[in-house]
Amino acid sequence: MISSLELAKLCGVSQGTVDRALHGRGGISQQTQKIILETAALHGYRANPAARELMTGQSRIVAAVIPQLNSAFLMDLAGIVKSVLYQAGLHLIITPTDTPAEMTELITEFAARRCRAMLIIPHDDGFMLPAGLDMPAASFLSRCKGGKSVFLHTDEKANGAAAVDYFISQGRRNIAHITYDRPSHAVRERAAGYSENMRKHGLKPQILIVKDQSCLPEFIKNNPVDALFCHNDWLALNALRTLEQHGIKVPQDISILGMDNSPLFTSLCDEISTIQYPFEWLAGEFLAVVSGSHGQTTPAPTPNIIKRRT
Amino acid sequence: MISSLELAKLCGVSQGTVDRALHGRGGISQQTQKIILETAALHGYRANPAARELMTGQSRIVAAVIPQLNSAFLMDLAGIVKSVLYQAGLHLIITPTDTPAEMTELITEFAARRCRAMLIIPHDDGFMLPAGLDMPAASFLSRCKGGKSVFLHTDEKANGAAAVDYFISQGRRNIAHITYDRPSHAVRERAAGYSENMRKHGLKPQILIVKDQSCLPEFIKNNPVDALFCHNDWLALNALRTLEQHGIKVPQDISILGMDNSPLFTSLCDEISTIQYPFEWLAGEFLAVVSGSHGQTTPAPTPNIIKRRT
DNA sequence: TTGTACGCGTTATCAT
DNA sequence: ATGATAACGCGTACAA
Repeated sequence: MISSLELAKLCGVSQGTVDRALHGRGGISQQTQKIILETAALHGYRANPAARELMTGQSRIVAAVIPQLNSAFLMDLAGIVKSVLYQAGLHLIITPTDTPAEMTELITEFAARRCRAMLIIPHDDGFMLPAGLDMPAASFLSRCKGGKSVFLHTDEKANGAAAVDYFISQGRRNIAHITYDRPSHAVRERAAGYSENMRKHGLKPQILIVKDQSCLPEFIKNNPVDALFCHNDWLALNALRTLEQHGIKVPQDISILGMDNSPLFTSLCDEISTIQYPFEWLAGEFLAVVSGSHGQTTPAPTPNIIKRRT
Repeated sequence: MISSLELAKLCGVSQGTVDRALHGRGGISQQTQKIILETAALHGYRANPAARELMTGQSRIVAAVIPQLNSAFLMDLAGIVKSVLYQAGLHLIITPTDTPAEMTELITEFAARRCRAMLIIPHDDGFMLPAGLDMPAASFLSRCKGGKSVFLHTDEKANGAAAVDYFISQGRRNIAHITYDRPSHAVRERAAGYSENMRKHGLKPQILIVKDQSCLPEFIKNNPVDALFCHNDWLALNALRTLEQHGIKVPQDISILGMDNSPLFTSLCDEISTIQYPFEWLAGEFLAVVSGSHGQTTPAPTPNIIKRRT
């Protein structure tokens, strides 16, 4: 890849003339412009964006730092965000990290690069944002501590409450919630919305925290349930398989509701319904943050339940 | 984020002195060095890697351009590659693309940025590599056309053959292969290895191409099979659920073998065995390419079958 | 119509 | 021990 100076020498002109030809802003003869453009195409010249960014102080790179890659939800989310940004002329680059320390390191690295904006998906609410980020930054799912970043999130309590409403409308009342043990906004609030709405209906919340092994069979033996609200579709699929292996019919005996509507899982079976995660809305909100907004611009959509077999 | 010049002014010294302090290469008094380091820490100074790369012509960024994110296999692969590169002091950044045209565009963009190396996962064998890439480039799964890149791949024929051997050792003989209709090296060679080994054993290859909907039930009705070799774990899980829904016992009636050993899927059930995809080996090979090697350095490991319930 | 000079933030080399 | 200067590749302002 040649530089603009080399291209200028190749054409026997100065860098300034090359620049005029490339950006087509007149003040140049048809002849020289044609020659320069042809030589540029011949050598596959392309301006180095890094140099341009250094010059103009404006980057088109938006860096996303995420904790792990093997989460279908995160991948769907990143894909949508990437598309929305790409349409706005921005490039999303994704870097997975193994540890919070590594996440801090990479955020600092990209901050030093003066990227346009940063998207951070912390492992949990405890993540401390490095100080001195002077570009727009947003976090999803969990809230960062320290620094200044916009925390973009849906109304997770509403999601948890909607799950309860859905099951009750289906005539179920022994509704359990399967979730994780993680100090993360999404996990906590969704469970809170579930619990509050259960109590509002005079029902007793039953929460199963999944740890290493699936303790679902024992849980079901002790607690007679007819509905399971799972934190995500993967947990829902897990539950479905466990129930099937124990001869429990889904959704006849126990109805299952997941969340996210991850195509990877939901295309696998039509036994589980799911709550649509508002990917597009969140991506749009993030674009607003990148563009300089400091908070939510449009209200979070109300929970949308994708009903399958009931 | 302040610049080194600003830091110099803050300390009342020149940029050269700041550089000496930061890189600790002597020729500087304890006093000034201490002051500079403290001021740097105070303002969270960090050298802009983009400027350094422009200066030295050496980048630590390795760009991976992939077709889609919602593939568990790709995510596992990217995660391993990232870790291996990170240990070598390199940063992997991942950018998903929606179309081949977009892939071409992004490859050109990163080439213009003079990144250290490029990892390309083409959608199929038809992808035309843009000309003029002058950094190490490698492709996985499918081979690029045009340009110069190293195609890193395992012995896919051996994988297909190993699947047949495995089933035969289990006493199965009506072995079908479920795969995609895509002109991709991995897809084609794996199927070829399967077919060749089937014929070698005097068995008739039966290949089911999955398109939109699962036509597995009809396929099984017409072709009595007792074993299914699926191109990946997701297809295997798909097959498992379809069979279960039709009252077919796995692995008693029909045994299923997937490939990749994607934790996302294989942790979901112990009915399907799988062939371990050599993630680490491939990542190591790629690191070799990044470091200047022009081909495979170590032989591909022989197929490793992860046996579950049989 | 074209060339020249400067600055972005680094690093490296030379001179003081 | 420290400062000045050049260079990386680009864009822009100004001079010719």
